[in-house]
Amino acid sequence: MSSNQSTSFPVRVYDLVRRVPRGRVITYGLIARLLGDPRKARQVGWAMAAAPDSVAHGGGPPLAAHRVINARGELSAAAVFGGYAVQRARLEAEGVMFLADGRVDLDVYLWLPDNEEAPPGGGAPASN
DNA sequence: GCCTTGACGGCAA
DNA sequence: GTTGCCGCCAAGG
Repeated sequence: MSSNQSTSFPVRVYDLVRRVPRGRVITYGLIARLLGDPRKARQVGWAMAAAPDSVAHGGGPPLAAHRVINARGELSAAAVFGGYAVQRARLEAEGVMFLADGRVDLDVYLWLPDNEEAPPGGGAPASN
């Protein structure tokens, strides 16, 4: 079911992002890689662009697009969530601590299919 | 049908 | 560590 090839690519992306718990982040390239096509990293971002924020692609739960960042740990473009501060505020609200560089420590907050649990030592109230 | 743009990634200078 | 360039795939003009 997870590897539903019949499902469209954008839908697979949403499904994967939906699995990311609060206080955790994921990269575009990682999503593409998990889908089996690491070269489609760009397409991942594109699929997210089609998702307003609360995805209405089937009546599922709202999509946490702000948890998706690039491989460098930097947030997305400035004109997406209304500004860098907006996306950062959302992540901070989930318990994500930012580095002095303004980036996210992927070594700590990067979500992986295996590490479904094991929340980072911080204070991220796991509730998703 | 061709060219440009784009929530990206990796490597080279 | 920073900046630049190329590659890749898809949509829009």
